[in-house]
Amino acid sequence: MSYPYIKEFQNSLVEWFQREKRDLPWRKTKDPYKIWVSEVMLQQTRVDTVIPYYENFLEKFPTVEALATAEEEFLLKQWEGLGYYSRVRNLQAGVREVVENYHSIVPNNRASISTLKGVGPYTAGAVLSIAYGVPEHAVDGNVMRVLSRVLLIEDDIALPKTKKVFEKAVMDLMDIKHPSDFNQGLMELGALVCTPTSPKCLLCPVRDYCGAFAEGQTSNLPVKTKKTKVKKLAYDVFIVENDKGQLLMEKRPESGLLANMWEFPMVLENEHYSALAEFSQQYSVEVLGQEALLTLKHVFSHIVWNLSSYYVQGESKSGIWLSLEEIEQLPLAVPMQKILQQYKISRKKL
DNA sequence: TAAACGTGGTT
DNA sequence: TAACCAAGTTT
Repeated sequence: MSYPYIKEFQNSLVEWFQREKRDLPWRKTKDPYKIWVSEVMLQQTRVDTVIPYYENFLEKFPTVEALATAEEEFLLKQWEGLGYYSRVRNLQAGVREVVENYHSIVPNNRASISTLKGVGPYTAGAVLSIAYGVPEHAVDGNVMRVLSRVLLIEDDIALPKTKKVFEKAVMDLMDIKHPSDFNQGLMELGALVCTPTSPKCLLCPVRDYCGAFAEGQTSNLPVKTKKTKVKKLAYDVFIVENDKGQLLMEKRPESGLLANMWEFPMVLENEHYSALAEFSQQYSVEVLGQEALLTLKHVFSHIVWNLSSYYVQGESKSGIWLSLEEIEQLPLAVPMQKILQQYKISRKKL
């Protein structure tokens, strides 16, 4: 490419990263497996959120063998609250491929590592460059924001095809002597300095090589189109307790939203019938009493749930009835955790 | 390609 | 408050 200050840009970025980088748990290791775990957890997820999950996860699953042999329910429990739960099932599937096909050694080239479940273009480049020092691109949202400004790239970063533009740009700019620090430097710069709003250009190590700074365009880049609005759904949720103090539980389907997570029985609200009647019929539960517990709104990335939860005393021969202690071993999505918490509080008052 | 897929923090 | 954002991948 014609970018004239490549060497200066590389040196300024790498030296800044080495000087200013945050002290993060996954920066204390070069174990490809641990880097892999961190990269999967960090997908669409904040650093502060990830840290405790990362520490716990590697305590429970310190090696690829440990993760490969883990029970899925226990695995999901460790991911509980992190979101995007298919990540952890894909991670285990990928790790099992490494154990079976690669003698438990994470592949060190893009072609091989990219075949692993859950390893996309970004994660492949991140593990290769950070763990193995391979000069490969690792383009995330930070990198697109930083380079759209530095190079004045106006392509819409919401479009999938735009990523190729940035992958080429990264390879053109790559410091082949320091692939790890270069890639992490771009991301760290995006996280700490070249932020979406109010970038700290006066603190930027590559300000002198930034097109957007020179032309006063930082607030107009990157170009990103908006998303569509979310779908709203209203459910009635029933905490059903039998005379043994057990609660009726359900496991969600193995695919789709919150796959394989556990929840309390829910019925979609509808003007045409009573949700309670519908529930007692669907679950064959004889309802003896009902008491409102908690209403809450839970916002997913593409759906909003409006939940009304009720405490119900009832009996049924069918269904899965579990004690509180058993339920607390199960992976529950955040809205169910909140409802369970409210149930425990109400129960204590009796 | 567009949509699905979580959650919590920030503006 | 609604919208946007955060180290993306899969279908």
